[in-house]
Amino acid sequence: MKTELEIHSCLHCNSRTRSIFGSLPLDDVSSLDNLKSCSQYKKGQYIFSENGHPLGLYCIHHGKIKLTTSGLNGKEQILRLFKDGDIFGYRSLLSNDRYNCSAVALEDASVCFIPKDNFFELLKANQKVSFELLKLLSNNLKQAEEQLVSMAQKNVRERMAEALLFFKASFGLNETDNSLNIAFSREEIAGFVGTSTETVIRLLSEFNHDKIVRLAGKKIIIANLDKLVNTANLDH
Amino acid sequence: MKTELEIHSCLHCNSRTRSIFGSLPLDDVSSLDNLKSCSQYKKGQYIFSENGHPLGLYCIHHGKIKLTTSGLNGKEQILRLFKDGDIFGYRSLLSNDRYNCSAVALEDASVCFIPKDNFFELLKANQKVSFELLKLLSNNLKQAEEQLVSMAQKNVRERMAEALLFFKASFGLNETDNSLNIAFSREEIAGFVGTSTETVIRLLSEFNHDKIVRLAGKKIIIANLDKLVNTANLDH
DNA sequence: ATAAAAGTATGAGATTAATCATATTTGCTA
DNA sequence: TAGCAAATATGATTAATCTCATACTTTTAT
Repeated sequence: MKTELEIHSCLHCNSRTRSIFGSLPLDDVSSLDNLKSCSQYKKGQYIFSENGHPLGLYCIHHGKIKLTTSGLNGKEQILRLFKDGDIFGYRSLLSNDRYNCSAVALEDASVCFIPKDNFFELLKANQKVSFELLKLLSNNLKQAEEQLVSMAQKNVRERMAEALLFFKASFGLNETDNSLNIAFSREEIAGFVGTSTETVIRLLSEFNHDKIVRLAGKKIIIANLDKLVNTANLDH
Repeated sequence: MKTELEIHSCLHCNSRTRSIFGSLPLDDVSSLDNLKSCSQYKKGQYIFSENGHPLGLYCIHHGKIKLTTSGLNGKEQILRLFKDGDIFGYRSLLSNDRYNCSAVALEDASVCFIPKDNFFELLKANQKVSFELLKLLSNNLKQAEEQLVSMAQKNVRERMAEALLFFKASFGLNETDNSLNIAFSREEIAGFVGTSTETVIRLLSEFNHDKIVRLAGKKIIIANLDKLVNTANLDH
C-alpha cells in the first residue's frame, strides 16, 4: 500500500511517465519533488485567472482542467483541455505574458506547481525536456490551427460533431456505457463549438433523434461513432 | 558596395539580427553560412506543399510568404504570414509531421534553407536559440488562439476590420499613401477572414463608403485608423 | 492590339443560425 | 422534502451571410 507521500511524489507518479518529464533522470525527478508543491482543487475552482501574472508551471497529478478565455461580452471560449500528466500554464510563462486565459478544474483535481525559476533551470539543464516542450507547443499550434480552419469553414452541425470527437479523444469513453468521460454543460459546449447554447441543445437533440448519440441526463453516449465521424465531415 | 556574396551571407544579413539567430555567436553564424543554401522564388511560387515531408528550416532573407491550408472543398485558409527575418517550416519539423500547410511567395522572395539535421544540432548547441524558438511558438499559439476566438465570436464585419489591422501589423503601411504594404486578392482576404469572396468585396466597398479605407485599384489605403479599430471591436 | 481569362462588383433569393420568449426539468439548499 | 435557481428544451421571429446569377473591369497572353 502506498503512503500519502509516495502518492504525491514525482518518483512514483504514474502521470509523470506520460508527461514531458517522462525522460527526466531520476536524480532530477527527486529534486523536482523537493521544489514542487501540490494543491487540491474542487470542481469549478480556478487554478489561475486571465490577466494574472504567471508564477510557475502546473502539472496535473490527477484531474481534468479547461483553459478558457472570455471573448465578446464575456462569452467563454474553451481553448484547450488537460488531463492526468499534462502540464499547463507554459504558454504565458514562455512568452513572458500575463495569462490570456483562465484554468478551471472540470472535476476535483490534484495539481502540482513548479516555481518559474526552477522550471527554467530544469529546462536549461535538460535538453530533452526542452525539446519535449518544443514538440508540445508545435502540437498545440497544429491543434489550434486545425480548429481555426474548422471554425472558419464548417457549419455548426459539423463543428458540433467534431467537438464530441475531440472530447472523446481528450478524455475517452466510459467503457461500460460508451459515454463521454466528461460532463460539460450545454453552455460550455457552446463555448467550445462557437455557437449559442440553444443551438447546442437543438443539435444534440437532433443527434439523439438520428441515433448518433443517446442522451441520458448529463451523459452523452456515443451511439454510432461512424455516423458521428461522417457528420463531422473530417475528410477534406 | 556589397558583393553578391556578402548580401547573401548570414554575417551581413540585416534580416538575421531580427530573427531567432540574432543572438547566435558569430562563429556559429559563419558555420550557418556554410550549410545554408539560398533560393529565389517568384510571386505565387510554392516553397513547400501540404502533405510533403519537411527536410529543413526556411529563413526569409527578403520577401513575404503566406502559410495556407486547404480546408473544405479545397477552400484556402491563410494561417500565418511571414516577412524578412522570419523563419518558417518549424512547426511540422518539430512535431515530426508532414506539412499541414503550403508556403507560397506573396511577392518575389529570397529564402534560405537549413537542412533538418544541421538545424537540430544548432538547437542543441545553442540554448538561447532553442529558447527563442520556444518563445516564437508560444507567440504563434497565442496568435492562433486569439484568431480562433474572433472566428468563433465575432461577425464578418468585425473580422474584416481585424484582418486589415493584422495585415498592417504584419507588413506595415506605405508611408507615402498609407496603403497596406501587401496586395492580397479579395479571394485571399476571404481565406483569411473566413468568409466568401463576395462578402469581402461588399465589406471593403462599405468601408470605402464609410471613409474607413480608400480603394485605389488593388491598393487598400487606411483612411481612418481609429474607425477601423472601432469597427474591429477589439476591446472585450 | 485584341481576345480570353481572371478578378471585382452588385442584386436577389435562400439558408443558416442567432435572438427572444416561454416551458419544462433537474439539481441543490434550506 | 419543498422551494428555488439553474439548466435544458422548444417555438417563432429576425438577422446575417452564403449562394447563384450576371455585369463590368482589369490583367494576361497571343
